[in-house]
Amino acid sequence: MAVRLTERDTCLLVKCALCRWLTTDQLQRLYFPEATLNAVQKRLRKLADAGYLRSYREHPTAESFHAAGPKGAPLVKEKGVAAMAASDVPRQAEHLWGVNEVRLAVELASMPVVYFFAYWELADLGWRFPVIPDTVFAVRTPGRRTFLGEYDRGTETLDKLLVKLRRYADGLEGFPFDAVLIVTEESRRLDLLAKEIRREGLTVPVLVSTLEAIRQTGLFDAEFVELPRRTPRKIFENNDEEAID
DNA sequence: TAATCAGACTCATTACTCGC
DNA sequence: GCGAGTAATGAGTCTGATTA
Repeated sequence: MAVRLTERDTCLLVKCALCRWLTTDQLQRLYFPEATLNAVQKRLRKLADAGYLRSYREHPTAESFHAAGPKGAPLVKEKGVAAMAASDVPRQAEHLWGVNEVRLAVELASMPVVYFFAYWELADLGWRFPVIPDTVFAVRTPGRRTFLGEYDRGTETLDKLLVKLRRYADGLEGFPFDAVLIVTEESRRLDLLAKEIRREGLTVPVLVSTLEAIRQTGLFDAEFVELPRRTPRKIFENNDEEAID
């Protein structure tokens, strides 16, 4: 059966191309906030059957991931977006999911987004620094605030994260930023991180929160912990620095 | 048992055709 | 050009199948 593409379908395909893989739940929050999960699944199934989407499930009770399909890519191109080549199955699915969760948290917040890029987009944008953050984004508050984002599943060694933080502390020449935001799946790493940051004397502002906290209250209302002092604060609280414009 | 998806069914909306 | 009728499709609910 032919599918009549709606404006929402096109936006959805563009977003899938940008994000590589998005889950049914993520697409529901973005494009079907009023619809039931069943209705969302049905629409996505239809788009997949018609070749506009590609869907992948790890096992029958797992949530589906969706990427732009063969018929979706040309439509995405028409919109001026370079279609990101998604692999046959989502690689590092949990990490990809987490990075896209941060993207949704930023984009669904009420604050105007200047830009948001995930690590897979940065190379094409001429990112020239030896360290590649999971996300880079800027919002207008009304001054521009720029953040580097790391999604920490706790599966990577602390050393790897610290290497990145050291590089951020050294500064990215010509790319000033306000803080490094670390979003973790669990808060257990806080103690270790705080200890290491204090031991190394890193001066880069580091704010840590959990994915659950962000999903509950939204990114900019969520409680973060500023390391190494472990001071609780929201992103735009207690920030004495002038916004970069 | 719980989570997810597929299929059947129904209703609403939109696009198209045709007669006036 | 306009309105009525019809077909196609979107969107919703409900139920069942599947499997970790």
